[in-house]
Amino acid sequence: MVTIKDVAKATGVSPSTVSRVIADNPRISLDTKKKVRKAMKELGYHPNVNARNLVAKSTKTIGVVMPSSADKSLQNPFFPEVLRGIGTVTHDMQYSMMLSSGGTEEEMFAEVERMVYGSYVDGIILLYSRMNDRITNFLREKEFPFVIVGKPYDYVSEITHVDNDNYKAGKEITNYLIDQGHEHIAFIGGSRDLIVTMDRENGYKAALNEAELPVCEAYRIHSEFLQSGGREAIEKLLQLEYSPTGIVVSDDLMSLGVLSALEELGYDVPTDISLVSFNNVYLSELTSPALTTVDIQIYQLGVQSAKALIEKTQSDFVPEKRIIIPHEIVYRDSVGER
Amino acid sequence: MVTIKDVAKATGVSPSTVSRVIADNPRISLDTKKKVRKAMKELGYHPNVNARNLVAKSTKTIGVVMPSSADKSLQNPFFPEVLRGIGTVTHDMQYSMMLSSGGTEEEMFAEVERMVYGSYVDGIILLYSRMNDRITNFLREKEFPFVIVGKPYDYVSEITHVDNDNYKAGKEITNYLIDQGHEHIAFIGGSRDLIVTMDRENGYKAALNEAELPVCEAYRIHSEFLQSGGREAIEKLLQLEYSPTGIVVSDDLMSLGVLSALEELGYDVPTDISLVSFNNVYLSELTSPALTTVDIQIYQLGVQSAKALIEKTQSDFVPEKRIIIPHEIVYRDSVGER
DNA sequence: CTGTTAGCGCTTTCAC
DNA sequence: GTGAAAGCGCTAACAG
Repeated sequence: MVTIKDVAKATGVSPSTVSRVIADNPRISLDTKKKVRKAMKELGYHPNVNARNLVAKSTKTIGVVMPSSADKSLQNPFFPEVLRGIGTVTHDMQYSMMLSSGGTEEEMFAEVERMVYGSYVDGIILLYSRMNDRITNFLREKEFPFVIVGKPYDYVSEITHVDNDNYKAGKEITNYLIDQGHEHIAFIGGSRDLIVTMDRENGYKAALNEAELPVCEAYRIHSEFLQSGGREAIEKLLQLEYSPTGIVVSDDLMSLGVLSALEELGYDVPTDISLVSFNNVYLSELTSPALTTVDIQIYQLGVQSAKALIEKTQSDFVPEKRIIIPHEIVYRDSVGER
Repeated sequence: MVTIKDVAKATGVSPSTVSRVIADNPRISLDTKKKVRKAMKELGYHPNVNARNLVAKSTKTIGVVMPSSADKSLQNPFFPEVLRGIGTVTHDMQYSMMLSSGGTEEEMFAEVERMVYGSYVDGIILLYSRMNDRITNFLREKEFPFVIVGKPYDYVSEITHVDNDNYKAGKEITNYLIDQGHEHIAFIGGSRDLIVTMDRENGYKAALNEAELPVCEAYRIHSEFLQSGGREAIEKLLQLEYSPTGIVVSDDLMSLGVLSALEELGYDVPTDISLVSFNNVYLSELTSPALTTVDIQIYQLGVQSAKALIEKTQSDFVPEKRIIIPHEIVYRDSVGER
């Protein structure tokens, strides 16, 4: 391995001078800089991060925590897309990205502890937000820099987070259904203790309330698996006295399941039933019919969260606590008029 | 930050002893071990990775390189799933996982260079395999430990890789279509220079050959985007004199697109046309009809690649060069008899 | 503008 | 069984 000393020797300067050249210190003459840089090229010198991190007390690495891989939700294309956003920023700023896995909650917690205590990372991005999350609490108590993609369950004004206005989005997309003449609108969402689900559902309820349409319990389904158990739930929904003519689904991937369930039960979308959902991942244009969905700009969620976190770790600069990524409804073919 | 010295002082032993306790060195008496461990707990000591890595000349971190995020394929649920597999192993072995992003090929290459030269990682897993890949060549020339998920373009007997027998899988799934009475079978695949595509396509061709069915150029479509451009391609396919009654699609996500194109063109699957594909990601059971697809055990691909890589980096132990993960056809509802 | 020196936190000979 | 000391590769005062 080529070290700073080798470069120093080859150039006839001291190691510290080389170090300064690396840091592009203005107090070094252009001449020596050139000389040193040339030698670095020739010798194939590359700084050793560990040595640097050790003294700098910073790793220029951010940890990214995905939700427990136990549930199927990990296969959601949402994740590669946020990662892509985060990756762009880390790359641009010469940062690295450490990914945390962990099957069980216990394992995830252990990983985070390791990252934090072992000085693996300068900060952490949480790619989920749920009620009473142990990791969130830990990070908060330790005052370790972190940002949440989504809305924190509590301490909303204290924890930096990058989110959509899911309440508003839920309301808007429901209103769209209402505008199209729908009066019986159901909601199908993921796990109840995910904050996204809650927000979108609340938006949905608000829209119905304002339109003076009934908000009934039987119209709201929560499930993670849409293949078998989900089908039954939908079946029940459609056997109600006033079966819904429109459904708000909290996620594109779920919509796929709903779509297939409806098809199998002999309902046509959008003729018999209209469907709207959230996220606008790639597959939402591949379904048939293509989904009318809320584009939440996943990539931007990633970008902004990484930016906010890095800002946070670098200086004591305090970024905005709540960063909202605008959303937009993408109108496609899954909604019909009544 | 609590260091090894603090623990030493608190216990009344020397730093080196503490270090030995951490390494669980057998030459330390059980008594002192207990004493030291107690102090570590109380003080909340956690070893600093950077310091350790610096002297150990190992980072216990593996780099994972995803394909260029430029193309949509990144949204493929394949990726979270391999990552999950890799994550399980890294977690179990107390390793970390560094994810590499990069929009352009140039950026990706730069990232890999940084990881390698900067001693960021002990080894690298490549999550794609394409012809004449610069990164692959670089890693090979530098003799840096790496494994490919998929089959290398060349040096197959030299580069450690974890793969399915995609040729065989392609043949089997095509044979299944043939067994069901199909005689006109098309192939729709992703980018031509992806090795997976080539292998699966070759298997497809072999099956047709053996069954003495015609293998014609017009029956083979390559595309990455299935929404608009893909639709036209399929349309053409179905206007041929002998339009296919069965289609082998190289990936579940693509199947979604094909499915929707067919539906829009008024074809029913599987009544009019049968469809088979590869991967068996979660969404393949959510489509309608649910897809008959080859389960390639994505999770296992991840697990085995991580295992092989770590073995490789730890000792000079040489793992099997070609590790094959068995596949299995999952029969669902997208195929009909002729 | 550049060199000298100390030290980041840890491991690892080499003594005893 | 344990301690002292050196050093991993780099940065950052402090001199000059």
